[in-house]
Amino acid sequence: MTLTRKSLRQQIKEILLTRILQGEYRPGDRLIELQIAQEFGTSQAPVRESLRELEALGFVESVPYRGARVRAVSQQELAEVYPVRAAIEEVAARTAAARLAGDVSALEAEIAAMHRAADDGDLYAQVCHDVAFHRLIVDACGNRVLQEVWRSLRIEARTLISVVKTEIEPHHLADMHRPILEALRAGDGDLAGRLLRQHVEFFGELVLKGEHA
Amino acid sequence: MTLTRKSLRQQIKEILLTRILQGEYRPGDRLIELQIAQEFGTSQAPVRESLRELEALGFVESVPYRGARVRAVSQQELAEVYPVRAAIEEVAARTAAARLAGDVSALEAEIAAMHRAADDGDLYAQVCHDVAFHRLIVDACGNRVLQEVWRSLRIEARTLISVVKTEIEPHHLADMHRPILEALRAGDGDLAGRLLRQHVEFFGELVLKGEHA
DNA sequence: CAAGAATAAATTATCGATAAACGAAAGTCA
DNA sequence: TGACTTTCGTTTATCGATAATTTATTCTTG
Repeated sequence: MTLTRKSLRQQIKEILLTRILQGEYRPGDRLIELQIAQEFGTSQAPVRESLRELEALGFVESVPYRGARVRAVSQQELAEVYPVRAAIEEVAARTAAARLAGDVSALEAEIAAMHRAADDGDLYAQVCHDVAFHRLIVDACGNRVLQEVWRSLRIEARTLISVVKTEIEPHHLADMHRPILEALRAGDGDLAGRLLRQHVEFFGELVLKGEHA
Repeated sequence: MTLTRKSLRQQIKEILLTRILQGEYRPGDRLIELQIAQEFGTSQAPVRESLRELEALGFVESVPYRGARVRAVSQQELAEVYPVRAAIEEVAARTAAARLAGDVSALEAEIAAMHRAADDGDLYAQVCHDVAFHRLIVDACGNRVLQEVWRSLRIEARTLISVVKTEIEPHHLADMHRPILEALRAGDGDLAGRLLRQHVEFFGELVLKGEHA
């Protein structure tokens, strides 16, 4: 049937994840193993394993003998991410300052891309580049454990939700990243860390205020 | 055969985890699905799912079609945990101070238990109560995301390794927690956070220095 | 008619067997 | 000899079927 290089499990997992992130499956929807297996023309096993992985990633939750459902991300949970993010990214920026050695070209590019996306009115692209900016800093710090923890917060999936809710002027949003970039360019890790922390905390508070769900 | 209330998968996972933590399986050891299944008298499926869960938890690593091995925790990784821990626990302590409302009896009990363990020369118990002290603070902060991230660091498993390597006087170790407790009793979240951060960072540096592996 | 038992329907958990992929060892040809 | 195939044993990945469990429905019985 289909040409496969990756394992079925991997493929199914990616398809299901896409559907969850794009809202095709809504929170609370049941994900029935045999039903999905039938759709893809596979057996139950790889579907089952996919669901387990998605469970570990926090996108679905399951109860023994009762099956899996798409996990609802509560407003509270969304808000709780920010203090953790802020603390982690502060550490990342502090370490990254030295390791970047003033080379902030990649960060510069992301800010530029944010402006372009703002011009195009492409909210999705804007979020992607925003997240990429933060990820660059996290990656630059060189601490693998920190990187893994940051990824486990699934910022991509959550930022999109946040941005849609808060309605900030897009160009302003892009420019807010500049002071952080300048501090990193100057090699001032302490300052960069403090700025980044405030930056993230600022959005955390926005999300809290925007609780009109 | 045996009477079971939990799923096979859950049971197998726990047994395998115990073996890994107790060193029965050494880092790098292969975990062969059918071999384990045969030992427990089950089929391959539940073993397979157990291994996947342990992989998600970071205790084993696996490559497609090549199987799973016990993951080696490098000295570097061990050291990298501390900055992250320090940042997270600082946030936790700051928030916990208000929510505890001065009730630090549980924390008091853990310090007492550490001293008892020190008297008995029971290093394992000492580590457990040390970890419990930190966990109490993390739990008290009420931020679920923070709690989950902290747990994902698997402090229990790593602290044991660290303590064994650093050789601190046990009663002194216990007493080092007291200033944090006092700050929490006084409701001073900022101070508690700063103290806790320093406390954790201190151990991070100890681990770095103790690199005689 | 309501509470509880018994049954039926749906779905997950586990099984045993087969197919696919990998790594090592043996074989081939310049 | 040495690089490239081929073969073979091992182990994972997937399959189709069955057992176990839950939920919904129907049937009692007072």
